[in-house]
Amino acid sequence: MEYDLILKNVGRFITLDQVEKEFFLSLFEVKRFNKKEFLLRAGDIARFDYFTNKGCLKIYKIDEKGTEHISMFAIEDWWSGDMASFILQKPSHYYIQALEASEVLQISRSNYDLLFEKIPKFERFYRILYQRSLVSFIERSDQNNSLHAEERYRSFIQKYPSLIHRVSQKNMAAYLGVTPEFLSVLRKKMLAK
Amino acid sequence: MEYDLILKNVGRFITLDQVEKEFFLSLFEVKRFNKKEFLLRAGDIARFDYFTNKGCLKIYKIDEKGTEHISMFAIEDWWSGDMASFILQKPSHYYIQALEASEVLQISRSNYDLLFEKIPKFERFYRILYQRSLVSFIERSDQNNSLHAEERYRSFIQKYPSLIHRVSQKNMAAYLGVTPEFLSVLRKKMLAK
DNA sequence: ATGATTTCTTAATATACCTTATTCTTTTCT
DNA sequence: AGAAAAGAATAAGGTATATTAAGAAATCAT
Repeated sequence: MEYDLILKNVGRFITLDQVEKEFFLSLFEVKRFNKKEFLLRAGDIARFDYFTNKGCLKIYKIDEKGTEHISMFAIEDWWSGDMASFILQKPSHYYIQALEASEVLQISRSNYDLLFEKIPKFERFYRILYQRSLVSFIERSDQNNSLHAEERYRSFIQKYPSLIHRVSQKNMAAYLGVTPEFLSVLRKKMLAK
Repeated sequence: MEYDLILKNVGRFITLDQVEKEFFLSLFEVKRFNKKEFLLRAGDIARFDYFTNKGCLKIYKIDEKGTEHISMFAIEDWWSGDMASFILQKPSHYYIQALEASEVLQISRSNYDLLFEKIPKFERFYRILYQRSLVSFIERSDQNNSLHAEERYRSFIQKYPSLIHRVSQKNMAAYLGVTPEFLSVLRKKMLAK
């Protein structure tokens, strides 16, 4: 039952027989993290790629001024990790931290390679997955450049309504790229309408 | 000779035999565009994905206020296109325009599908290509959130020194996400140092 | 080459967002 | 349950960048 979600996720793009399913799942480990626990810290080499089964992670970076910038939240059914560090096995610039008690499926770099070797169909799966991620990242990055903070906030709320109640305003601000103080002002202004 | 560059590009991630090379190339058409000519306009459905052989393209969007936002420049050896529109065959939100007289190799959606069907190895090629694009998009988008315009400009210059001389300041500003007037001020300030 | 168009510069004014500081509220820890 | 820590609200003053407008320089089209 820990595996239903990931099988369904994979099933969106490729079809697997029973043997393939079992092999695929054998490459993952189930891991649980408490709230605030780190899956990865800047400076470490990313040893795993993650699929969130339950809970919520934040993937973020701390800039020279010490400010936190959240790249994404990974809730149920989302893939995450620091791809650059995972692929090149070089120190990461990112932190990954559980915002809630979370359960993830993690795959190591060597198992990831093995997966492609044994079931080449997974090249297709990840090709499509990355293609889609790319599309939404480009879209988001264009939005960041053309919308003001208030519009970005509205757009986020509309796209991920459930997340508003799971994520603190502080984290929401770090995702939107504004200070918590300014987000607070925006919310007040929006309520007034 | 039109095909040397693309074969070398593909050769970074997968190895092809002669028959595969020829089939692969047969799926592309060579196209030439004059300066200012459009390869794609917002509202059209993206019929092709592009590899730039020579010249320079800009991929951009026009927001509600009428402001242009450049997602990327595609010079020699770069892939481009509007993936969302190309994959889903829905109207695009982007324009692609030649900034110089340019030569591209274009592949249609049906040939793209055929490529995966006939040479599954290309799933791997594109998996790796998209993975890398994703890494650099995320990196760029994080930079946009943590750096001021002057730092972004310096960083761009350092990363793509050749482009400064090929791209007008107006276009550079639209890429950096600032007005041309402000970029002009920045350049003056930077020269003063 | 000459005029027409586009790009670049400069400067004054305006605005979105930041910084810092204070208080209030909520959550966490023992 | 109470103390401590973290999050959220509010407000004053500051900075990065936008807007508007005008002139200078470069490029384009005949």
